[in-house]
Amino acid sequence: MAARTDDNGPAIPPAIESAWGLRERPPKGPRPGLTVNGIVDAAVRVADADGLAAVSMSRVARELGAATMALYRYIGSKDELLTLMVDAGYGPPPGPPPPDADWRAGLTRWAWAEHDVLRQRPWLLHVPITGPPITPQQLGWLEDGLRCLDGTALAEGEQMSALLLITGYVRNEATLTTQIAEGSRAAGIEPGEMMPAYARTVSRLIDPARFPALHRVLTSGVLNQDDDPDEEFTFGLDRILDGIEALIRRRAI
Amino acid sequence: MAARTDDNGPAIPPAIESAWGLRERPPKGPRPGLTVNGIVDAAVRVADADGLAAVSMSRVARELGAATMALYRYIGSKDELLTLMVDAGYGPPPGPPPPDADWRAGLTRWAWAEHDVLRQRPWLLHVPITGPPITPQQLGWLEDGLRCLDGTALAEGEQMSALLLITGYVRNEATLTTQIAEGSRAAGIEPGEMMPAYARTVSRLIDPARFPALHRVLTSGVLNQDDDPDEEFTFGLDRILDGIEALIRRRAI
DNA sequence: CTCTTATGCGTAGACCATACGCAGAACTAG
DNA sequence: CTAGTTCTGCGTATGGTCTACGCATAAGAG
Repeated sequence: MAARTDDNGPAIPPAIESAWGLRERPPKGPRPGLTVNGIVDAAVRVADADGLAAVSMSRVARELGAATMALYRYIGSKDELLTLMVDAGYGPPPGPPPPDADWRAGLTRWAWAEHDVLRQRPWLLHVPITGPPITPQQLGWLEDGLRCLDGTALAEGEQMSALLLITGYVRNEATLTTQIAEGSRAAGIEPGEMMPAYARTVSRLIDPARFPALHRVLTSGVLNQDDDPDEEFTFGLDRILDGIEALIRRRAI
Repeated sequence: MAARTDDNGPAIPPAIESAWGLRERPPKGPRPGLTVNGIVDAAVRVADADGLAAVSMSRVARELGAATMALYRYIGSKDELLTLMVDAGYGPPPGPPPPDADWRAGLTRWAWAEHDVLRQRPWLLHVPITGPPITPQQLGWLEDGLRCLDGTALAEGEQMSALLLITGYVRNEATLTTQIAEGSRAAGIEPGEMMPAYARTVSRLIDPARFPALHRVLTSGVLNQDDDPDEEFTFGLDRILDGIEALIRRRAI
């Protein structure tokens, strides 16, 4: 009954199968007191409240009024729980693009949707990703992204690469932004003071002769003014979309 | 003697100061038997050999023939050790761009240099990043990247954003590539069989009516043929550089 | 020689994930 | 109704983690 590889493909962890609704309850035995969904929801609640580091098996079990080891009847390992937490944490995909939107508007909406999720649940960024997406919502997000590029001249592989590019950017940007927020909270500094403090620290460490370009940036003061983070996000996103647009134009010829 | 905030700026952990060569040995007391560098090198050796998960304080101490707690005389916490490991793991920056290279050639070289480092030391991707770079080599990499954009029409903030964009892409791409490698090793599958197996699994899970775009990509077979990962990398990098180029052209007017 | 300081590190505490096994619940076959 | 089967809940225990604390000792200063 362990990880078995049947003809159709490699093994899928039981808890993931149950996320797809592929598992029916066996007829015998006592009625389960918990559900995979209930466990995942409790874990998400803990992460929302106290961060990913607070998510331990015992803490989740306490949240449910169950014993720690009871969870292992439903979930193979903590890693599996984390995978399902990501799926639940992302939530339902943003939906297909409106019919009148071109690919660029569609992908902008798609990117902002992920952006909003990551701003709401920064702990999603701390979950170590262990493989390509196989959970329902994750594949739903991918589906909605692919639909945006459906009519374009890009080949299938190029469409995947483009989405990977965008999602990578969104995650990267969110990581940096939340790091500033978390770092300032940890250091007891107001968020607006974080970048200036960082600039001062770096100024003190570097020798202007060995780091001329960095010194130039520091003295320019761009790090001191805190810009609107949404503008910052838009900037990078537009760069990437410009790059994809250039490719689409070339392919369309 | 705890984290102190003097006039110049916020506190820097002692071990980081010693990485900048800012700490001289106090005249009294027994001669230290270890060095920060020695500890960091040992930790890097462990990570190179057995991955980041194998890096525990006790394992590093064993590597040095010292007791676990001896390390804490040199390093404030494991997080600090990880920060220094990243610095050492990246190694010296690629150097300033050749004088005859334009910005695009320079940044391409810069991106490939990081790409090569991450391919060599995949564990760097698993270190949770906790803040902006303050270690010597990290700032050296930033410096070399900024020099590539020195003559362009971009403002300082835009130069930083552009580098962030590129480094984020490089890390993202390396993460995906190494995940395939690590995942296939963990599942006991040959690396070339990983993506086909993934495609088969997803095909089995999704309903073509609910996931038409995804189904279209799966049946197209792009996931089955394993392309040259270097080509894949070049593709995305060129998209980003195209986007930056579009901006530079607009600014230059 | 004494005082001061820093080092090496043993001990112990507070966590963590999880392997294992047993008591009992709920169903099926007879 | 009974016996057998199967699954759940979960207590116990193992081996791992980081690190706070305190003590003996080494080395230089005066």
